[in-house]
Amino acid sequence: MVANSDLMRGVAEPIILNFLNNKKMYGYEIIKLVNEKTNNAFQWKEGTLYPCLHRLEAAKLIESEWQIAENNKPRKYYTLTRKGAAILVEKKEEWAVFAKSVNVLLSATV
Amino acid sequence: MVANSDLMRGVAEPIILNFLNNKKMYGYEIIKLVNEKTNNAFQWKEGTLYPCLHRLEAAKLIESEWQIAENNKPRKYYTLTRKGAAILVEKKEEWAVFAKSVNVLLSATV
DNA sequence: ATCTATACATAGACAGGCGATGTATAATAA
DNA sequence: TTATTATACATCGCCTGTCTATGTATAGAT
Repeated sequence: MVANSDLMRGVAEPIILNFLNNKKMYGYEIIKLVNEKTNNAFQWKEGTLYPCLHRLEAAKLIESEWQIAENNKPRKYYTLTRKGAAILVEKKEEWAVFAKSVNVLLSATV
Repeated sequence: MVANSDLMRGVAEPIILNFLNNKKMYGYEIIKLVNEKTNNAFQWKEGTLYPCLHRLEAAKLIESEWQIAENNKPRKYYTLTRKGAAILVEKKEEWAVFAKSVNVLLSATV
């Protein structure tokens, strides 16, 4: 698992936006899915996700709507806004450039 | 260029350690080399590098030694310690796992 | 009756990057 | 001559996102 929380900075937002680009999701679901899809390399908790969701909503990149689920529990479902979709494209490109740069700098020969 | 400084967190240290794993270098040289090798995707400044070097030295991952260069300017040359070399291996593996996870999470299908 | 899972929320601690600023010298340009 | 740029070190303080801990509430399982 990735113990270094510094690395996590800056990637939570694009990851969430990318999830919501595919389908409407609620917070708890996102946490579980992130952890599952990384085989627990990432171990997100509420303290990581919820503030991030609120930031994204304040920035109008996502929107929320309460719904009562089949299990009778209230869930806040999030969807991507048009602005969010545009930012997602930028963030993905930014990540690609960033990751490529780090890979170059961490390669054997300098 | 990578505008998001949050992404930079956590990668400065392994990058520096990796540089010093290949040869003895001084701070100003590292800044120039990082910017050059990323085609200015990274634009490190003194405020990024020097505190980081001091942290690494305090943690005994690197060591320093003053020298007078050919241009008559004093330079502080850094070298990797054995401990630093061991941490570098860990950090590189950590980056690999991290980058792979992000790539999975940013892929089209969720 | 207790524990676990679901599902939301937030406060405060912590730490690293970055802009700004500072010192000092050498070389170059106006 | 003077001004600027490049080299080379250093640090202060702001900002911001992550994480631990804590809280509320409900449903289902033990």
